[in-house]
Amino acid sequence: MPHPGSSYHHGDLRAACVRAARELLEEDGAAGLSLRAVARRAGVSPTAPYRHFADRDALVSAVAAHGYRELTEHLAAAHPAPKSPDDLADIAVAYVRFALERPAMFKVMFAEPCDPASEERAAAITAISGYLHNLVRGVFPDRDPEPLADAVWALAHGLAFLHLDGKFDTSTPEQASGRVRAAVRALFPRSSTIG
Amino acid sequence: MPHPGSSYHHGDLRAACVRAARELLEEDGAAGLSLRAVARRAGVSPTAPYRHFADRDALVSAVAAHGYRELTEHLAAAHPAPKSPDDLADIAVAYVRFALERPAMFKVMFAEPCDPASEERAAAITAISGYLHNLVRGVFPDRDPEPLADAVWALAHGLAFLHLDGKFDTSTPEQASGRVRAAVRALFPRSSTIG
DNA sequence: GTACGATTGTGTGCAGCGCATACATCGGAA
DNA sequence: TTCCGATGTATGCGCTGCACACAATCGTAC
Repeated sequence: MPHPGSSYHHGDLRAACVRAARELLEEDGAAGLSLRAVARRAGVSPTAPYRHFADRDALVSAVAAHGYRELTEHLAAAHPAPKSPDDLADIAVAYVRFALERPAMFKVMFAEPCDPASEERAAAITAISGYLHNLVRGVFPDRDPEPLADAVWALAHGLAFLHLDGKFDTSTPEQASGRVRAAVRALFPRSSTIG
Repeated sequence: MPHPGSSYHHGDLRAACVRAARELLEEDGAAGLSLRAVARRAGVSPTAPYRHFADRDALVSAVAAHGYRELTEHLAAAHPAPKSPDDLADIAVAYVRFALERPAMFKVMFAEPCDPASEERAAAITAISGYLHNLVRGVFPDRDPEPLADAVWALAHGLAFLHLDGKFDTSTPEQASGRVRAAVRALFPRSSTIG
């Protein structure tokens, strides 16, 4: 590996590209995330990133993988040990807030055409899926976790996307959170195990 | 309005653009949906569509509006008069299949940055939202339809998106449908009103 | 040490894109 | 019949992804 002191070789261009990409994503949205802009921000030639990313999709996948890991941490932080259906609502709210606070990142994670061969990305998705399975097992220990985990993820995900796209007309994040909570509670009443 | 016989004036370029856009969407995915490609297919100059669409987003919104209407019809056709929670599963399956059969269109409808000022689009969304409210009122007549409609839409939408993005590893549409049905049944057991 | 090959950077070029601007053509109303 | 607004064309700019050839540097085998 080239040492960082050199001026010709960057040192860790790959990480610098991902960092630059995340900044651009926040500033200009998904449309601003171009390989050339990333190269400019990293201070290298327009085609240098191609040494580390096969194409734009590969860069996007790397950024998305970061996003998946952060989402998993964000959810885990929202509720350390969820036990009741009501705790599920907290986590769904956290999911939607994550999306609303980083709309561009969230869309990149879930809406951009993605390189299916990205191992980093696949691993991050496996991680989030595993988190949800554990979550469901903790809340509904005596039920089949498989379909419930699907349903929980889909519910939170759908709420996030529909809010993000303005399909629900909520103006403030608090309004959105309230509506999310109500929707989740409609399907997960706090008193029952639904089955 | 210029009559169709003319060679200079197209006659109905706007409709021709939308039609061409839908074809391109099916053939090449969202990336192939460019104003220039649409113009080529319609047989006009590259900038002619700008007389009918302010920018690319406006064209996309017009295409998406068609998609919303078709989705509403598709759902209504899946089950004429849903009464039981199990019928809900049929409609969720129809929702997901719609997405899986027209992935590019579905992504355009829900994932592309959209012109929020498109009235055509807003009206189509209001229609689908109204359909879901009626649906929920029919199945759960004695419950508050508002949060339930949110939840039902979000559940179906989340399942559609997660399947579309390959977050669930299902290979065949039948497999996907089965998994969707199981997830919906986990939240809407057929015997109860959940509340 | 030094020669050398792999790695990682640069420079150039091409086609395609969205879009702004100026100009051409046509239909219909006055 | 005249003229104006609507709708088409032509041209050009800056941006993009990406392919290709070339340059610099690093690690290593000798």
